[in-house]
Order: sequence, then C-alpha cells, then structure tokens
Amino acid sequence: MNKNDHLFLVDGSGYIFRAFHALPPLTRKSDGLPVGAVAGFCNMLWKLLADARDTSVGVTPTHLAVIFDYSSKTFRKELYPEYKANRSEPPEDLIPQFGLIREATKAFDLPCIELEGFEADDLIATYARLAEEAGADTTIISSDKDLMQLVTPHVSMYDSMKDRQIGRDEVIEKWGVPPEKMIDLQSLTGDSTDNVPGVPGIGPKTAAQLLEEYGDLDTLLARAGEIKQNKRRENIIAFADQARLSRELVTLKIDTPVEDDLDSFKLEPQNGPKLIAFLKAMEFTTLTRRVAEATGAEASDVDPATVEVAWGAAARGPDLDEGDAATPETATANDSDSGQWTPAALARARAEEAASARIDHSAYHCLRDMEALDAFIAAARETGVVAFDTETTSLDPMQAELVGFSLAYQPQDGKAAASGPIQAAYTPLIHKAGADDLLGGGLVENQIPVDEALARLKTLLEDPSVLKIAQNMKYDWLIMKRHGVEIESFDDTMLISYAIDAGVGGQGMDALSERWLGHKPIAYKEVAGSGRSAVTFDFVDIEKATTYAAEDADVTLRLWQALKPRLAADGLVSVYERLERPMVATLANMEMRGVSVDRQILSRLSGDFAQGAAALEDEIQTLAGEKFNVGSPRQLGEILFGKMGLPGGTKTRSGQWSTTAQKLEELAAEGLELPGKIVEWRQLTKLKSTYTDALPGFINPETDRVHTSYALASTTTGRLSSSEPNLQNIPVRTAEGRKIRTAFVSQPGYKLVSADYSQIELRVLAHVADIEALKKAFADGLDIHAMTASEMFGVPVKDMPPEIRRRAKAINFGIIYGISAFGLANQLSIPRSEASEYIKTYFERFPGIRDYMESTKAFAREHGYVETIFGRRAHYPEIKSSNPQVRSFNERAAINAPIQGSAADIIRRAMIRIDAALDEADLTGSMLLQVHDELIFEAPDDEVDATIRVATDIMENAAMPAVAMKVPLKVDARAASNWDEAH
DNA sequence: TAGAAAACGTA
DNA sequence: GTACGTTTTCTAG
Repeated sequence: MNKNDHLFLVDGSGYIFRAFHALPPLTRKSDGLPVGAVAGFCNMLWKLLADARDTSVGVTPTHLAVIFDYSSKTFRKELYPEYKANRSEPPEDLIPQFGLIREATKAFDLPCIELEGFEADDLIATYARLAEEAGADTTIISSDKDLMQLVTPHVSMYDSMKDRQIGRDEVIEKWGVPPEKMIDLQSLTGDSTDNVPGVPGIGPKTAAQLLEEYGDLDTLLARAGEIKQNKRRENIIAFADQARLSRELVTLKIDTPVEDDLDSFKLEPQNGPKLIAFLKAMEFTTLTRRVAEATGAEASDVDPATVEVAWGAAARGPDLDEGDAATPETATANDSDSGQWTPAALARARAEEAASARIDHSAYHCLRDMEALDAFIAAARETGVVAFDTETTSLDPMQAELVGFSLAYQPQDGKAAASGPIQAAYTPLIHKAGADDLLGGGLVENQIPVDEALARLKTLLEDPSVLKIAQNMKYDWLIMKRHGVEIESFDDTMLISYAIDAGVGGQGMDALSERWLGHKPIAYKEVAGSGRSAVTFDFVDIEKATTYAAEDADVTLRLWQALKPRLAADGLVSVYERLERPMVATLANMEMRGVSVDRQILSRLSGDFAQGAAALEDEIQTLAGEKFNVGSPRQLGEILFGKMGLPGGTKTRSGQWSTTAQKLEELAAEGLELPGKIVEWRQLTKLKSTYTDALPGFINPETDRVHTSYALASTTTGRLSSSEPNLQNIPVRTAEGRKIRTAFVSQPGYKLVSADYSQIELRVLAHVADIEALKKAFADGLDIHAMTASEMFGVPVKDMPPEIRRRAKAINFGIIYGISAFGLANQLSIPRSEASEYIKTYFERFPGIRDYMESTKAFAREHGYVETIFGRRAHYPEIKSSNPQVRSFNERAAINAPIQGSAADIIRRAMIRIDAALDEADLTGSMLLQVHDELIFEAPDDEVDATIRVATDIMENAAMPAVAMKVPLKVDARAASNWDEAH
C-alpha cells in the first residue's frame, strides 16, 4: 500500500445494528427469513464499490475491508467486568442476519476481518494507523461516536445511511471538541449503552466546556478543586478514578495483533456470478439486476442453489456467545423474471430507472417573468404530463396563502423512446425580504404578479388533456380552488402508493422518495428553519426556495413514473381509480364547506366543566390527604397504591402504576370514594381541554366555520382519519359528552342530517364469511346481539337478560377485532378461562367464522397482505414475525382489516356518488362530515326529507354494482338543528 | 423544545 | 381483541 491509495474500513457490526433499526423490516419472500439489515448492507457495499469503479467521483477506495466484532469477551471485560454488562440479547429477527452479513461480505469477495478478544473498533483503529504510516488515506464507514477519536487529516468517517462525511469539523460541530479530545470527553460522559461509567452529572455539553477550559482530562482532574459549581466539583473529585477507568475503556487499541496485511485488502474486479448467486438466493431482485448490468453477467444464468445460504447454525455469526440455532433451511431459487414485456416487467423496469436516476439540484429553473413561465408551461403541455406543487404559508389549506408553485415535466424525444432530463422549475410569487416586522417584509422584485400567474396556471390545470401529478393533491386542489381554479385530470402519487402499499410504510413524499428513488429530499426545516427560528415560506430566500420546491415537483414526477405502472402490475387500477382518486374532490369539498360551531354553547360548557372539575379537585385532595397534581397518573398511582396501599394495583409497560378508568372503576366498586372522583374529574377536564376549549380556536375567521382535515392515506385499512380538529371523536357515549354535540349546529333555515350504517361491520362479516345464521338474521331484521346470545347460551331472544346480551355483543365485536381470550376477558372483566369457554362455544356454533379467520390468516401469511371485497389491500409485513406478540397482533389486525376496510370502501363509494345524486334530485344540501359509518349533511329545512331519501338510497346500495352484498345494508337517518339530536 | 408515555375521545 | 388523534405530564437534551 502506498501514498495514493485509499483504504475503506467498513464497520460491519456497527452497521448491522443501525440498519436493523433504521431500515424497514424486510423478509425473504419465500420463507420469511428476516433480511432487512443484510439488504441494506449489500446496497451500501454495492454503492461504495460503484464509486470505486466510477473514477469521476472524488474519493474512491483502492482497498476495502469489512470489520466485525468477534464476541463480547474482550480485554475490556477483563479491565472492567461491568463493561457492556447491560447489553440485552439482540432482537430475534437480527440473529440470523449476523451470519448472513458475513456471507454477503464473502460473496462480494471482500475481506471479512475479526479477531478474538477485540472489538471491531480496535481493528479499525489499528488498520487506520497502519495505513497512515504507509502514507495512505482511510475512510471509516461508520457513524459511531466511539470511532471519532480516530479522525485525523488522513482519516475521516462516512455515514453511509445519511450520506454524510464526518471529518474534524463535523466532530467539533457535534460534540464541541476536536477528535483528539473525544477520548477525554467520553471518559467524562461515559456511555450508557456500553456501561462505561464516566462522571455522574457530566454530559457532553458540560464535558466539552470543561475540556475547553482545562485543556485535557489529566489537567482537569488535577485542578478539579478550582471548579466553581459545587456539585460538579465534588463529582469530578469523587469520581476521578472512574473517569480514568473510563478512559481506558474508550481508548481504542491501535496495536491490535492483526493478522492480515493491508495489501490483501486491495480491491479486485467484481466476481459477478458469485455475488449474483448470493443476491438471488436472498431474493434481492433490484440489486441482482443492477449487479448483472454492471458486471455484464446474465442473471438468469446464475443458479442461486450454488450458494448455500442457511439460517441455521452455519449462518450464526460468532457475534453470539450462546443461543439456540434455528432450523437449518437452504435457500431456494425464486426468480419470476420472464423477460416478457408484461405489466409487471414494465413496473420493474420503471422502478429500476427511477432508483438509478440522479437528482441534479443545479438544473432547476426559477421563473421570474411571464416569458419564462409561458415557455415552461408550453413545453410541459407538449408532454401531456406535468407535476405540480404549491408552496404556501401554512399546512392548513383553508388558511394558507399561495407563495409560489413548482412544475416539472420530462421532454420526450419524438422519434425514439428516449427522453431528456426532467425539467423542473419554481415560480416565486410573493416572496418577501428581511424580517417579518415593521421594517422588513417588502416584496422581492422580479416576481410575476399573482393574478397573472394564476391565469396561466388556470388554463393548464383545468385542461383535461394535460395530466397533473401531485403528491397529496387534496391540499393543492384546495389551495387552487380557493383561487378559483378547479384542477381537472390528475393523479396523486400519495394515493397511488397507498393503493399499492398501505401498511408498508409512510406515504409522505420523503418516505416514498427514499423507498423508490433512493433519494432523500431536502427537508422543509432546512429551508424554513424549525421551532423558534421557523419562518413561513414567503420569507425563504428565493434561491433556496427554488431548489426545495423544484425538487418536490421533480421527485413527484419521478415517483409517478415509478409507481403508476405498479398499479396495473398489481391489479390495483380500479382500487385507485374508484376508491382513491375520486375522494380528492369529494373530501376537498367537504373540508371547504366546514361545519358551524356555536361559540356560546362551548364557552358556557367550558365554564360548567371548569367549575365541576375544580370542585372535584378539592374533594380529591381532601380524600387523598394532600395536594397533588390530579392530572398526573404517576403521582396518582403513587398515592393510591403507594401511600394508601390499595391492593390490586398493576404496572404499565414502563413500570408505572396503572390508573386507567377501568382500574379506577374496579376500586370504586370496592366502595372507595376517591377513584370515582378521579374518573369524573378526568372526564370533565378531558371534555374541557380537548373539546370545549380547543374547538373555538379552529373556527376559521373568514368562513366562521370549522374545517377539519381528512387524511386519505393514513390508515392501513382504508378508513379516513380526521385532524385539526379531529371531528371523528366528538363525544357521544355520556350525557355530559353529548352536550358538546349540541354545539355543532346547522345554519339558519337548514338542518343537520345524520345518516349512519347500522351494524355495517357485522354485516360485512356475514357477507365475507358467508354465515347462514347471520345472513338470515340480518335479512329478517333481528337484533343481532340477542340472536348471537340465544344461539350461544340457548336463551330465547324474547326476554333476553341484558347481561347475557351484553356478553354476546362483546363477543361479536371481539370477532371483528380478531378475538383473543385475553382481550375478551379484559373487556368483560371475567377470568380468561371463562372468556376462552365463550370463544369455544361461539366457534362451535359458528364454525364458518373460525374457518374464515383461519383462511384470512393463511392468506396474509402467504401474500403479506389481505384484501377487502373491493380488492383494496392492507399489508402486514410482520405477520410472520418470530415474536409471538408481534405475530398475534398482526394476525388480529389482518382478520380485522377486510371487515373494517370493506366497510370503509362502502362508505367511500357512497360519498363519491352522493354529491352528484343530490344534484340529480335538485337538492342543494351538501355533505359535511364523515365518521366512519356515518355521514352528516346540511340541508335546507324543506329539503330534509328528500335529502334523507337520497342519502339513504345511495348508502344502502353503495356496494353495487361491484359487489352484490349477501346481506342488506341498513341506514338510519334523522335531522335536527344540532348534531346531538340528529344522531 | 421535542418526544415518549399514559390516558381517553370516536367507530 | 381492530382503527385512529389530541391532550397532559414528564424526561432528556
């Protein structure tokens, strides 16, 4: 090795832990072998090696080795038996991956280095020293702070997951001390994850400050008496020896007796087939193809069976000192590539292109005059597809001001299939200079006047022959609608992704970009700041704004290119086109209408609740015998189960006393006064803080109404969610709570109409599981819970004791939730054994339900997802988890999803049709709110009856014609001047 | 000041 | 036992 060489040292052990937690869980499709960290590792190595092949990149490795920990028995353990003693067993899903990562390293033909008695960090330190002596540079692929002490002008670090170089400046920025003082800093702070003691009460900030003042650890310890702060001085004096011990523990050994010569790390050309065999065995299809292309090997010629990838003993790395080996299992080939131009092949190819394309920030345009904007729009229009994104002053589309907008398109070469680089541009409209105060805030020059730009935008956005692409179109749709523009003909990348991947991960742009493009977009807070220093987008510097906004449009277009073909490949086109995309306008209209809320009613209730809570608080403190924060479950638990020594206390997951309402009710049932008062107090304060106090703040000053925001792509099952404010959890169960509903009112001359599905989920269950008894009961209009009770307990429906019916009802709900004895027992406050008996009896009487539940689980295990009756998918990637808790949870969720999701699809179908149906019937009322199985309308007094008829009709027939329900859907509707009475 | 945990409101 | 969002408290930084 010599001067111009560059050694890369990959911290293999550090990487695997970090990747395991940071990357989405991934399992090998054919057998559920967890391989997420291995996949991340292979991608990372391939990227490093790609840079090595590409000489245009600045830093390229000539030598590379991957370093691992051998075992936890190291010389540090001798020095200090407590070292790393607090480490728990690695997660089960990680265990097979230790061995696989070593296999992967070998498949890459890279040296796989480990040494008994030493940690990877010591080997890295030693090799970095050897390289430096040879005059070569070293890059350590790790972000571990323990390695930062090694940074010198010739040794730097690289965080591969954040794509960030870590040099001297970065160390100083992060820790406040230069690399050569990291050892001293760590000696003071210690390290809780490794159980390095340090000095109590000294954190990184204090340590850096002390080292700044005294220079180094020895000086500091020697002159500790001079420290002014009492506690700090005492600690440093008392724990000086502990600091010295810590120093020994954190100092990396640069003279480890390494066995391999640096020259043996020299990079050789890639052995394509060997690597491909491994990657195919792992079922990393994207990377397999990439490697095949780069090495000129033919992937289909390589037989993965030539590598033995086992996840039994052979795959277990020496990272583990003990633990039982899993069943050995040899990997099988699973190559579905046919090479034909099928929708699936197209989707794969597009995803490939998207993942490999580079995003070039320097190519973005900023359109500052009409000529430039016109030219850009004209060119975009040519292609027929344009990505669009608005930049505004607020996340609330009903309050936001339009600050600018970005567009992106990809020029097509008319003759060939080839296409040019994506063109992306930002048009600033009302950016301001300086601070937002009396002096600053003047409009920046050379921005197109808003109305002129809007006029041009309108023709583009309303042109049905140009497809507009947005990420979360509902937001931009609302912004534009408020400016008199109704976007027509659009796709939404968030909704496409949701149709394909609900349950897989987030559907936000950043998540999608990382998932599909392997690119991390500029964070909003990077341009607009965060917390105190945050500014609205109109105060962002135009140059920065351009890069950020144009990138968003650019990324959106790329996502569309990658995702749209997947819809066809996965058979999800109609889910997207019938259940997702039409909801954009439907919901946007509802949000824009808002609902009227009576301030006076809320304010009066607020006062009542405050009075009630204050009185209760006094009683509570008297009963408790001391003043305490009643709102603190921690303090309350201590009083009830500590001071008062009440029996029956249980602890929460984090070890605190549980004080849930259920627990308190139990105590109240024993005749205690205090717990009941707490429950009452909590109810009143909850109602006050969450509803009566908060709701008035959501009244829009311009419209004088409350505009909630519905999230279309946030649930796994297909339900909507509502926020800011959440109008899907307005109280209804208690009399006190219902008072809040009286504040939701119709405008004068109008009524609120509430129409809700009766038992829709049980009806869906009867349909999907095809249960004769249930179908008949619904067809005959029976009381379904009484019927269930009668079947189970042999009691006639007539004169059914309420308690028996209550239990049957709980069981019916339990079935929908993927019943467990534990849950049912909890719900009914009965022993688990009794709950088990109930479930057994239920399944004996309704064996079809058990069959349905079993087949749903089997389907989920096989495919990784379940489907609603309309084909919507909900993914459960952890359904095969080796952790029984996680697995069971996923099984229950998978059982629930087709039921909850089908019901959600049904009401979506109704919502999509209802506006047109009202129009058709010449009705002027409109839909305002959705609460999962209920729709709320506002209709003129004289149209109430007709509105109820239309809504009921549409809702009851919403499944048709796609699905003919085997049970009738029933809707109850009524009208009143407030929501409480209408419901 | 940001995030986790606990609690609780809805279907 | 399913699916959510918001509030308060408390801790860590």
